[in-house]
Amino acid sequence: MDINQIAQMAGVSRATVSRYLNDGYVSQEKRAAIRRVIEKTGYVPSSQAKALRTGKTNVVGVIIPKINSASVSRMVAGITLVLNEAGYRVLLANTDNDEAREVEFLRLFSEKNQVDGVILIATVITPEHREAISALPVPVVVLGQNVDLCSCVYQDDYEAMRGVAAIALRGAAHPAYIGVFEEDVAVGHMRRRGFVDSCAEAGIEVPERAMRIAEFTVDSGYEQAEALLETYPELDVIVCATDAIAYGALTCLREYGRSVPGDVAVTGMDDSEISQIVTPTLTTVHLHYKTSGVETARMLVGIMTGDDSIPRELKMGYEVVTRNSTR
Amino acid sequence: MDINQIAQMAGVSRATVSRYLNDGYVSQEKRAAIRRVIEKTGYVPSSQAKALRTGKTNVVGVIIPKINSASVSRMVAGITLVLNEAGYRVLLANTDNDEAREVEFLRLFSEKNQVDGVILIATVITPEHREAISALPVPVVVLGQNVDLCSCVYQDDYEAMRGVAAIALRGAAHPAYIGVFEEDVAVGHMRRRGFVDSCAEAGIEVPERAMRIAEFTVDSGYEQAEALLETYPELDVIVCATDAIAYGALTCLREYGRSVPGDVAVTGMDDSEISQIVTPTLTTVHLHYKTSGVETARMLVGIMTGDDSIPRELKMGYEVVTRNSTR
DNA sequence: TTCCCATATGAGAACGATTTCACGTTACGA
DNA sequence: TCGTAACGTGAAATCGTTCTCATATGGGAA
Repeated sequence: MDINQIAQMAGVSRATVSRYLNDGYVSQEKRAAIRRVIEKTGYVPSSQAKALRTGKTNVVGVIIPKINSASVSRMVAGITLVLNEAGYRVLLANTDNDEAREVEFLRLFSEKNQVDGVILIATVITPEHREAISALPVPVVVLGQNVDLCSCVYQDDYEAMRGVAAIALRGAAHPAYIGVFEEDVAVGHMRRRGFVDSCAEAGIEVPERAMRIAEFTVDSGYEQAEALLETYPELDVIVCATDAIAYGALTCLREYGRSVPGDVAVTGMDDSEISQIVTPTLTTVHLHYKTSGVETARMLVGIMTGDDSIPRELKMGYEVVTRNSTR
Repeated sequence: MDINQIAQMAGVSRATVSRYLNDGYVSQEKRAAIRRVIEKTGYVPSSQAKALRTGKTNVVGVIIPKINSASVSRMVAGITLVLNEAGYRVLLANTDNDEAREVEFLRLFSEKNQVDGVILIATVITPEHREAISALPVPVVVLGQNVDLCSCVYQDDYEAMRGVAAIALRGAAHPAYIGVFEEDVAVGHMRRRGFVDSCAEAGIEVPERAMRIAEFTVDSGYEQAEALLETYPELDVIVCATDAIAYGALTCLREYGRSVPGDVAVTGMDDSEISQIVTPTLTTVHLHYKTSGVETARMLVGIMTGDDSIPRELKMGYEVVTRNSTR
């Protein structure tokens, strides 16, 4: 059932059917005739042929480091919402935290019109990433990191951490920090800087041994908290880069008999489900993950449709959520 | 940069280039010449043109009710793992629990070769679903429900619930149940039956008023537990269809001054992150979500590649996880 | 009247691959 | 020596659209 048959049945040329489907410039009679035939046959144009001819696929590639993660899945929820609404399909590329696969997918997408646009939920941006992004023949929007080589939507990690750290530091003298590797500029570098600056404002200088690097897991948070108790026993605050790490730290403190927030205050970041469930409930920061996905998709659609009224860069807001793990 | 230019540069016909890319039957010299040219130019065949000509897209559509959910995102993690490995791309269709959109996506995928296969992560199967599935011109595998009209992978909800309920019932006389709507055959119907049969085996008949229906949320679990305390105050066990509901029930019991598991035992199902964090930790069942995704994808790939050694139906195993919310 | 523009239509050329068909080579066994 | 099979190759058809051009008609402005 192709456009030729429809044209024949409706007594017109296939160009007219194509016009009926796209432009206009079709008389009322022919228009009605074509509609009748299409309704009767249930004809649907081949998206392949259309893609081949027009060079547009109506597909957007979304590269994610990991799907089984609360923050990422919320972002994807926001992205799919907007993109489906706008008539785009979403091609999902899950890299399982493998940088090489990330670049590989960027290349794959750049292969002759696989997609009309790309969203990259980023953790680290290596030179290979930059190169692959620059080589991409379609628009890209990066979500989660502030980059200069393309549009991006990112969290205000610095201010968010500065804000929550200020609360953690109330009545404290010996704050400690558990962060993640600096290569993740947003979560590693910016959040640590927010913490350090917040301390400086409170007139506290933080010694090197009071700051540690963890993985993005609960267990790693536990281990680093344990190490802190060893190397920096006078600590009275542990500020953590994520809720998962904070939960690990919380568990460790309990096992070592330190009360929270009595002896030690603890904060996380993400406002994850965990943070409301643990005892004591965790002071954290709510980042608008789903909304950031929505905004990213809007930005990409704007670029793809040539709407240049949309900004090229968006810094998301945040809300400090004060619960019971701080004084 | 198309196949014609490559052919010209390599001094062969484009048919030979095509053969080089696919079949074989190319002499060593020409093969080398073509390889050289392709490497130099970085030529990549147009997937559109290929799809148009062959009718194969190398894309699999995955329809999910909700991405922002621990179980679904784990399934998708397993699915993408296998499918990417097998050279397929994943087209994600997020319906946000909207049945109409679910059917709409099934139809969309059936439109002229959008995809080579479909995976449907199902909650309810309506007659419209059955119709749309039957009309699909490509293979479908349903994940999460046992259906007869196509291949499927599903959890052993009945036995899993029967198993965990047996533990909950130890030393109990008045068990209650909070489930979900029966239209969800797996989670609603089968789990409730597992509970009822487990009670029967223990010689207990459960009155109607001891069984309630909740949404899939913590708050709803709280509400239904509250209602149970009203209508069935003698209860000494609450078996819940999911961990989220169980967590709500747990919170409710604490607020009403009932100790867990002293006064009332509680169980959930899913082995979610919550279940290990709440106090007391929750007795539940581990269902292999990611693995079920892996198996589903394998099954679909098997069907698509015409490998008929693979089974058409797979019931997943489970493990009861006994923690501190039961006696 | 003449010219031009807006509306309306169809023929045919792309788009970039695969695939069929037909035709050369060799090489081998009868 | 010749039929036959296996290997190699290119010309041309094909997939189902969109898009460019050429053409036609009616109406309003000059």
